[in-house]
Amino acid sequence: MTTKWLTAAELRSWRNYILTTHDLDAALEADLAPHGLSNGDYEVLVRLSEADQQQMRMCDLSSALQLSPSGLTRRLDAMVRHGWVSRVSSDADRRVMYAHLTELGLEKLKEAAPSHVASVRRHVLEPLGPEGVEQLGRLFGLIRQHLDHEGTTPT
Amino acid sequence: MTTKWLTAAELRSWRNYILTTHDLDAALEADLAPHGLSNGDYEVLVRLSEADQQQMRMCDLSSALQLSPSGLTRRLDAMVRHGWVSRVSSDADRRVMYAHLTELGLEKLKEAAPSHVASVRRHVLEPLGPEGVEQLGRLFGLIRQHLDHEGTTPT
DNA sequence: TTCGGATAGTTGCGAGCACAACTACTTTAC
DNA sequence: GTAAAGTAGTTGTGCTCGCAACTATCCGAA
Repeated sequence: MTTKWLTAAELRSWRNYILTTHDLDAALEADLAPHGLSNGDYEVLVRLSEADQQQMRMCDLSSALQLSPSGLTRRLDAMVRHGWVSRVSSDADRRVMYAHLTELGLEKLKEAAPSHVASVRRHVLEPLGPEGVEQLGRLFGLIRQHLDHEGTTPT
Repeated sequence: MTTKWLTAAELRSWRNYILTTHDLDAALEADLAPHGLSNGDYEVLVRLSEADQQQMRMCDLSSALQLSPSGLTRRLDAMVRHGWVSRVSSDADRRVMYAHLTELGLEKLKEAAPSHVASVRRHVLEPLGPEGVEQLGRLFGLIRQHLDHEGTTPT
């Protein structure tokens, strides 16, 4: 079949997206850096703080964070070293390890959260406006829905 | 000041964006993998193919690709090894090296482009529809505009 | 009960990237 | 014309991550 190339407008939208995500990520990272946290660290803290008992199984956490098991292991190594998280083994299933948010980790999150939220607001929510934020969620919902559907229907 | 936290809708939109970009990137990468190309490799080929003389200065290419100078050096090392790109030194300015698209590199691009375009169409453009694509470009234009403006006005 | 298969987590390894330090060359200022 | 500052590119180093291989544990079927 002959290829249906992108129109100029499509290409512009697509490249705009590609280029912007990169810089946006960097901007959020930079705003979090003074707290000694990476974007990924912050996500871990948030997830654990939201979790029951302030802890999650490694596998659940890794999939929530879209991180490979080994990736999470190493990220957690670093966070345990900082004292923000501790490893707790399960009584019920001796294979599982819980990543548990420490008191220090919770403090760290409380310290960094306002700055991070402000950062998201400043870089994303405010430029987009309420309607734009709504659209953002809708658009990526559509893409996500498509990705999920395709992932579960391979042939 | 007291923190203005995210509303449920804002949080949903934001997380939707975060989660989706990750998977979308992976999906595009996976579609390109059969050609032996990474997403980054493909971008290099495209940029060079669009450039005058099929070549660009390293520094121009690195900024176009949002890559650090060292990052580009190494990426190009690999691509030179594959024979897709060659390094050409400039007569006018002996500091500069041109990354030049070889015949083989152009062939590679021609081979992979239809598949990649189809991939972008399938994963992004079609789920969003024409109006969605338009919105996507507009939204990230707003964010980009804000990032650029802030970047050039530090203090 | 016990053996095969699934699941949870860690470790070895290599790819990709950024930062800092370095070399080489060019441009600007005096 | 020469010294200082700026620019282009590479290399050393370290970080993050994914994949494959491994151990340990749990579960289901005979």
